[in-house]
Amino acid sequence: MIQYESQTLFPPKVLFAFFCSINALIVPLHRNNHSLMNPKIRVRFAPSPTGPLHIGGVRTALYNFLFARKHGGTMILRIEDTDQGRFVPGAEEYIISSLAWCGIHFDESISVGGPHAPYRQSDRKPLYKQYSDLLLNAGHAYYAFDTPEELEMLRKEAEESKQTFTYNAVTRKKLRNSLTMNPQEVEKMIGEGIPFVVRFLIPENTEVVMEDIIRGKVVVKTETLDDKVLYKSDGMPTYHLANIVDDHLMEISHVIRGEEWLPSLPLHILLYQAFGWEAPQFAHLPLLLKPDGNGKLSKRDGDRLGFPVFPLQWVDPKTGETSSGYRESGYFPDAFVNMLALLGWNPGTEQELFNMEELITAFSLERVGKAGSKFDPEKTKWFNHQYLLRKSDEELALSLKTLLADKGIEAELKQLTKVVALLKDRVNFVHEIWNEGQFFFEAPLTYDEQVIKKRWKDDSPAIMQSLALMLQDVHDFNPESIDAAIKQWLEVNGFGMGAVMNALRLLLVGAAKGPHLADIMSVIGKEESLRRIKNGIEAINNQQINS
RNA sequence: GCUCCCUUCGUCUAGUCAGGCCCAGGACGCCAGGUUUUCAUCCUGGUAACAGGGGUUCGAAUCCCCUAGGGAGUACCA
Repeated sequence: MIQYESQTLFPPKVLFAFFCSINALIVPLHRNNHSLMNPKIRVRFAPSPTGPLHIGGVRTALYNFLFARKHGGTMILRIEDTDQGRFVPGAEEYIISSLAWCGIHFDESISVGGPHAPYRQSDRKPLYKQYSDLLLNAGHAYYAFDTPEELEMLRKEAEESKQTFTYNAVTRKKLRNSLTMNPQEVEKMIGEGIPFVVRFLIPENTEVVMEDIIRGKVVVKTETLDDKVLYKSDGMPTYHLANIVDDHLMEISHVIRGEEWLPSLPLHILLYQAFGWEAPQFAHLPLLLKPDGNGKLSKRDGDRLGFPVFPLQWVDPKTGETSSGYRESGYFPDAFVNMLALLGWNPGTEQELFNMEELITAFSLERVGKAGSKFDPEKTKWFNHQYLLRKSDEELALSLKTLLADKGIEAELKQLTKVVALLKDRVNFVHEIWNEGQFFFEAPLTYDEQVIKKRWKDDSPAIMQSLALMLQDVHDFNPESIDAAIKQWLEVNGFGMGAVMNALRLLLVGAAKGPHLADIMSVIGKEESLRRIKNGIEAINNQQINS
């Protein structure tokens, strides 16, 4: 058996834990100050610009970011666009602006540059051939001339006999490659420009022993692996080659990526071995699962269950189809990030609300779970509610003002601040303040039939008129004075609180909802309150005649 | 099919590495009660889980084995 992992006495997990404990000793002295750079910790988020980044990808980026900041390391964005056929215009910009909205920033990237530029793999194209040649010359890789059609046929044939075709030790000897052909022939074909790919030669009869920070030791026999294409016939590397070369060149210390990459880990470890490079440490994150049933969360689930799957709204450039985003749906970025952080990771305490700084302090890969997490849209709303509650009335009033302006409603910021204060604890989103408190801005157009039936009695018109008369004399129209005046008036006239107030609410709001009535009247003012009482009595009368 | 990974309330999870403090704790949701002029908030309470089976042990959610279920991968995609 060959040990493919590093030859140290301590497994990576032990070394890692040791390292973290040292850092834990140093970091508190420099709290909230990430100038204590640890140049050894370098992580990257490496998306492929094939479309919008979904929340699983955002979480991966977030964990990379938290890990880097926690250890004073470097966060890198690398665009993996080695598949020219899958390029989607706008996807790159989408990824960057989405992460920026979340507060995830990069130290090195296609936009800010860095010592290892370029950070877009298509811009690094010339680089990869030499590494492919290195492997070729060392006998770790070989040329293969089988066409995609030929391979497709082989796969179909295998499928018919309920088997799977694999390009490996048993099949490669019968296929068209530099292992089965003589060197002159190979040279001639390449010289003539016959398309070829470069495949990795998987070593036979050994085991690859890997250490994952989250999963521990994983062992795979090389017989189960296949000779993956490293270099494509279009002159581009595949993900596997480009990824290893760039991670090495960019001195990546920790690869934190989704679990879907775990099956490729043996290949990657083998590649590091073949190059004679030290491999980074790996952490494979559990997947985000659909809220109902099983399986990886996908765009379709969002459409089906009515929640966003993307951080920002995305319009498909080809189909024009629009996918909703968290930002456009009214979520706060910090609430969104907080929710995402807790999906698969937990601090081990009962704290649930974390700002970015707190996340950075609390985060550790050791506390990332192994099992996939079903995404819960309901809890996401709860997080937003918590953040909304903690924001100032002024800040919320400002966003409400913009929102109302879109509806053509002009309102004073001072007024909106009062409305927000009265309504914020009953909504999850700023835009819900409109649904909950439309009556602050417009007199009711209709009056709830159910409420009329229950609360509007024969003597209600007379009582309301008398109440309006009394209200006329309340000069300082603040909630306290209004309450005091009504209370006294009720006592003098011997009216019941419930009967009067419910009828009054019907006139002012049009329905059985909303905050304390004195608060509402104070906000809309005496004039408007009296107008609504007067008009309401008439309107309800008409409504009853018509029905 | 094959390879690898995973499995505690409906959901997110604590507890698992270092077995007893766990007839399993918190949160979301749901249900009930209370507060209230309405609705909502809020408060109080409740609901509900160690996938199954075998071991090891005085003692197992925790260690070992098996079974079942789920997921991912299986491309000249990433």
